[in-house]
Amino acid sequence: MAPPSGSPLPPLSVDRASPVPLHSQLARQLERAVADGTLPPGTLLGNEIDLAGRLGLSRPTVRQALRTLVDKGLLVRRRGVGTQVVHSRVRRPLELSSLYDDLEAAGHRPGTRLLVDRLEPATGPVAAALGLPEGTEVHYLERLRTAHGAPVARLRNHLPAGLVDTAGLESTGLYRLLRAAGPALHTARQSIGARAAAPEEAALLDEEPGAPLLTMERTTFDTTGRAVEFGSHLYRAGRYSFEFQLMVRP
Amino acid sequence: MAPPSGSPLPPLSVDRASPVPLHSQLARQLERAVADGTLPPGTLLGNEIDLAGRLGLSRPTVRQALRTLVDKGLLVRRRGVGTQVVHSRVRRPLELSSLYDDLEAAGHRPGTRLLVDRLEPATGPVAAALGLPEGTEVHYLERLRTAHGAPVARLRNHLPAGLVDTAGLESTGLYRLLRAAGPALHTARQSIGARAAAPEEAALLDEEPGAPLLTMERTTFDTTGRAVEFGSHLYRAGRYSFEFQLMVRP
DNA sequence: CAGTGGTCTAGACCACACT
DNA sequence: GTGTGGTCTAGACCACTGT
Repeated sequence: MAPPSGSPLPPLSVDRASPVPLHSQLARQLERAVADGTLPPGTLLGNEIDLAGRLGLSRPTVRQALRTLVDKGLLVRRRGVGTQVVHSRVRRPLELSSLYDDLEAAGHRPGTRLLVDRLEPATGPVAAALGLPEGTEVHYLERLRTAHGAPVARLRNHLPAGLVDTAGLESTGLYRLLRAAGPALHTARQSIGARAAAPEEAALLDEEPGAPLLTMERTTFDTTGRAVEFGSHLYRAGRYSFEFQLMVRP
Repeated sequence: MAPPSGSPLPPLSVDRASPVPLHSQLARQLERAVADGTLPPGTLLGNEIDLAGRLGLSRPTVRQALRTLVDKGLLVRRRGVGTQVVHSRVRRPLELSSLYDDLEAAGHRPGTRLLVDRLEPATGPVAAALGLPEGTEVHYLERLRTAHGAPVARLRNHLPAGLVDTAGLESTGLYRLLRAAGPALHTARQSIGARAAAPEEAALLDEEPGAPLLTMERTTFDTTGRAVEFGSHLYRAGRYSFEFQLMVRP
């Protein structure tokens, strides 16, 4: 008896002339097929040998493609069973995103008011976060982020001087500038908490004093281990929450 | 001129008789060496061919070990340069943990008061989160978590009936029970926000009404895509914050 | 230029799941 | 037993980095 599946795969193909690695081509095609429903949740992919043969690839190459998708949480592999598309809906597993991009993706109309943009000496906590000697000149940014014109968050950032050009900052996110500026971002350490709004904070964010606010502190590092950004942000609790998905690594 | 490094590796060795895969043995040894400082940040590992030869392994096997460590954020590889230990301190990248384990690891003395433990019909939001028909009997837990005797959080959980045995729940975390109960956890979808404390909530948590509280909602799925837990939790803002590190996936 | 990781191949045997 | 993924090998060539 034929198993319920094994061949209903989308038309996969690889282009050996392309500069894109073969395993990467395969991974992207499968990822797209999962995303657009061509491969519904639970679909059993054909076994690796068949897949390799059908595409004219070797098994290790196919395995590399599958491994990256398993790591992304899109596929599940079980010995003796096969490789299936994961049942639960998969969203982005928690990326280092800027609030600006988040709002834009959610269909809100993000805006930015640049409140402060200057160099100043790093105080204790900032110097510690950035790993610089206290008193070093750092770039300080303070912004008010809005959506549909209403305030959403107050963003405070300290960066090593000269790292980014703040020209386009009113119409994009800081992270986009950082990625463009050069350093390969590697990790970020975040802390999310809550506290009551101080009077000036309340006024700026259009809340009552004492209203609950979400706080987020984040230090971002590049691959060489240097801190490229320290942020200390304040979000209106009713207008924003952190949503993310996390994967269980075995 | 000899480059600054290449051989100062800890005494690596693999045991071919062990049931533990070779790549996994190597990865663990390197991980431990990074963790305990034997391989300080920035250390340049010898090239893959040497490493393979020294251990009597093939290059793909060594590469598999290195890849898992790169994925974990411990190593950085650059073509033409080599493989280095990442400079910045690496912590756990955000795991699916129970508050109980977090508190215990932080040296606090976690305690639990089981407030509610019963079966009840799933209401709308709970049914939706768990993917069950409305009205299905589900297991409902309500707990007060303390540290050093002071309240830290109120935890509300809904689970499919019969999934866990709540016997040991006063002295351990729900996640430990879930992992032990069988289902292979796969992903969790979380949302972190803030709001003001309602009067009963304030009383339970030893706060003033209106005090800011952190909220966290989480639905956890197993590899088959079934929801195994829906939690709706409340944390005292002054006593708890979410700390985690996230990696930038290329 | 030399050295590095990145990619790819064509096999092999083993461990586990399901029938 | 049969079929699956898991592991492992011994090569090969390419692309990028830094001198």
